[in-house]
Order: sequence, then structure tokens, then C-alpha cells
Amino acid sequence: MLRHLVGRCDACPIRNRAVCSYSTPEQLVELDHIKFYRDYPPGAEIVGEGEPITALGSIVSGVVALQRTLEDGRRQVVGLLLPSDFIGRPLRDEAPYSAVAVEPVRMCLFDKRRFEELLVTNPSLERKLLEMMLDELDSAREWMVLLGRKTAREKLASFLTMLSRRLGAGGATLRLPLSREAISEYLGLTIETVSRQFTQLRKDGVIELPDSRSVRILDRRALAELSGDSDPDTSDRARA
Amino acid sequence: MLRHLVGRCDACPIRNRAVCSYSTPEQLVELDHIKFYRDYPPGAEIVGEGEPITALGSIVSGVVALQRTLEDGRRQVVGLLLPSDFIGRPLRDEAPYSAVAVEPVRMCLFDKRRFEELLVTNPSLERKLLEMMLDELDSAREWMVLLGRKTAREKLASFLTMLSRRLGAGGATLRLPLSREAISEYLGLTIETVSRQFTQLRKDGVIELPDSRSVRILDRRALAELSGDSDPDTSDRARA
DNA sequence: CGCCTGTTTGATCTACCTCAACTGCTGTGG
DNA sequence: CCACAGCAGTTGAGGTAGATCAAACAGGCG
Repeated sequence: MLRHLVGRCDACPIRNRAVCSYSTPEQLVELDHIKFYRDYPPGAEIVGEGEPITALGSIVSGVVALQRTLEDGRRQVVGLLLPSDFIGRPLRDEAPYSAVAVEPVRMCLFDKRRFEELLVTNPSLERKLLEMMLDELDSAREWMVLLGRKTAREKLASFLTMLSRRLGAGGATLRLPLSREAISEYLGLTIETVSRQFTQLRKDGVIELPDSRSVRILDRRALAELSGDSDPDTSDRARA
Repeated sequence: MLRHLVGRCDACPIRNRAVCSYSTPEQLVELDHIKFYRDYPPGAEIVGEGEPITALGSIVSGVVALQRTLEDGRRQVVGLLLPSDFIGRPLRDEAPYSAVAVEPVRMCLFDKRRFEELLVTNPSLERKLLEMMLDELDSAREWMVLLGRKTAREKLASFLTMLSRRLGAGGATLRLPLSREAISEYLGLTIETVSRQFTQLRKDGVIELPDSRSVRILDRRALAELSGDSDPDTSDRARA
């Protein structure tokens, strides 16, 4: 939870994808003054479910899982957030979901009160936030289809397809940011079923598993078809 | 699909909950000029999945299901929209989900292009839209928990709890806007399982079923506990 | 080398699905 | 006023995908 004040916005790795990407150089100077960095080790809770929200901001590096845990321990991951994604619920006092770092995370944060003031005075910030939230909403609904209607195999195929797209998989080998357990909590399955589906896809020659945290996609087209979304041609719609 | 131009904003039933609710009287006059009403019979498709979006706006009356259909016919309802809710995806050309009227619907619509221009010149419109989308996002994630982790019984109990809250159920008797089939598509179940859970809840004395489209909640507390959300005390968090 | 944690594999169980028949409305026509 | 489609919903019987319980396995690390 170290606090850093270093790092100029114009050298920021997420400069043109994050919530600040529509901001003018002048507005950026303003943000520069009030932002602060914070690092979280894997497993750290960035915000707790039901806790008051004091800060919000962008992921600079690392991966965060947004999740809800029911009282009997059942857990559902409701969002997987990557660098440039926004964390925090503006305009509400309590966090409806907890955010947990699944690998080392650096956040670029703003005090919530101040950020909300900025939303009023800085329309480009509000506009970008709106766009990002609309995209998040589409993604969440995409995942509702997956959770409600897809088979275990389709779920895993969709997950791998989504990951390879979002991690900008030039090469065919993905490094999985999530453990089997976290994957199962994202897909609404058990850890054993996820594991079985991995080996199944491997046996079918669709993927290779160099180690448990890596996946090499051998047959991208097959994977896309297994994901159960509309016809393979049209299936570029899948966001997430 | 009749077109109406009648109806002044200041007499509008959704005046202070819809996207226009933050607009000043002057801004309202502007909206008044470009808005138009449109009616849809039950079953009508308001927007089709993948179709270009030409108009968007608010539900004045009626209920709309937002859904995705997979090529083999499996269907998932990803949102249940009530009066004052906003329909349409600003800032994108194609609708990612279809919107279907489940009972007679009246929409208050704006040409998409014009609406997007207004978003720029009318900050109170954009602000309200942002707030609504943030709420929708929370709801969608709430539903992800339901779809991924809840049992059939918990799903139905959650559904009834959510409905009674959103329909402002003063009285304990709800009129269900959805058929058993639509409910099953919303809950990620089959129609038979939904039906069995209804009779189960009835046999357990939690609800009464005066007819298949009505539910009388006899034991609200029991229903809330069956819904599987956090402790009954804290469970006011459940939105949707 | 042996422990610990994450993953895989196996055997069995069960919640929910599938297939099928039945019930009860509602409307239509004789 | 009754007969009878036609549809939405319910109920039943049986099957199965995925859960659960349990054990083996593999890699990192003291």
C-alpha cells in the first residue's frame, strides 16, 4: 500500500486509454496535482464490499478482480479489470463489490470527493467515464449470457477467447492472470470442472498447456466456435 | 408503432426519474421539440440485436426485456427495463442486445444523432445518463452473482424480491410482467424448473398464486432469506 | 528431502434439464 | 350454452452436466 507521488501523466503507459485520455494538457496538469499512486500486492483488497469509498482511479498495471461473496462463502467474480480500466463507484458512498488485486497492481488514484468535483468542471472526463461505463455494461451483459446459458466448455472457450483479445495476444501464448479457483469463480463453475475442461480442450488439440498458468492457443477458430457465440464470422461482437 | 407528437414534458409521468430529470425548464423545451412518442404492442421488437441504432429514449409505460439469443435458440434476458429506464446504446452504431416489449410499451424517443449532440451541450443530461448507467452496471453485476452462484430457489426468491421492490409494491400482491418462459430466460433456468419453484414456494407458505400472473407475498422476510443475499439485515443492498 | 499449495484425476451424487403427458384458461363457433 | 381448439402453465419420470468428495500429483521453497 505504498504511496508514490512520482510519475508524470504525459509519460503514463495508460495515457490514451484511461479515463483521463480525453483530457487536454491543461486539464492533465490539474489531474497531475491531485493524483497519487498506490501499489497492492497479489491478494490485497483494494476496496472492500460494503466499505465506504474514499478513492477511485485507474489501473496502471496489474489485474484486479471485482467480486461478491455470499455469506456462505460462494463467490462470484463480476468483472476482470486490466490496465486503463477504472475502479470505484463515483456518486455512491459504499462499494457494491470488492476489488482484489490478483497480481501486483499499481493504481493511479484520486480522492473521491475531488474526482467528483472534477467530473463537473471537466466534461471530457465525464464523457470518457460514460463511454467506459457503457462498455463495462455491455461486457457485464455479455457475461450474463455466458453465466446463464453456456455450457462449461463454452464458458472456458469464451474466457480464453476474451482473454486473448484483451491481453492483445499477438503471440498465441497467454499468461493466465487468474488461478483455477479465480477462473471458476468468474465462470460460475467449480475448480474441478474448469480443470477438466482445460484438459479436454488440450486433448482435443485446441490448446496446449506449457504450465498451469500458460495457455497456447493452437486452433483459434475452433476455440471461437466452441465459445457458442453467434456464427464465427459475426462473432467479433463479443466484447468483455 | 404509431407515432405521437402529443404530450408535454412537464406533465410527463416519468418526469423526475428519467434521463431528462436533471434538465432545466429551458433544456426541457429543447427536448420537447425533438422528442417523439412511439407505442409498441406486446412482443414487438423495439430494437433488434446487431441492428443499427437510430433512436433511443425512455420507457414511459410498459416493460421491456433486453436479451441476447444464441444461434441455437438459447436465450438470456440481460435486463428488465421499467418506466423511466433508458433504452439504447449511445455512442455506438449497433445494438448489442435486442429490446422486446413484454407488455404494451410507450417510448419517449430521440433521434440518436440529435441526442448525442445534446449530450455535449446539455451536461445535466449526460450526468443523469452516467448515473443511470452506473446503476444499471451495478444491477447487471448483481444478476451475474445470481446467474453464476445461486440455486433455482434462490433465483426465484431474488427475482420476486427485486420485482416487488422495483414495482413499488405497497400491497403484497404483484402482477408479474413476464411469462414463465421469460422468467426462465431471465434466471438462466428452464420453464419447468421455474414452475416447480413457484409451487414449492407456495407449498412452503411463502407466497400465494391467485393466478399464474399474480403473486401474493405472504412472508417477505422468508423470501428475503431464501434469496441467498448477505444477512437479511444488510440485504437492502440488493438492487437490480 | 519433505512440506505446502495449486492442480489434476477419479468416483459418485444431485440439482436441474429433457421429454412427455396432463390441466385449466380463454376464446370461437355451432 | 356447450364443445373444443389452442396456449400457458403444471406435474411426472428419467437422464445428464456439473457438483461434491476424495485421492494422487507437481512444482516451489524452507
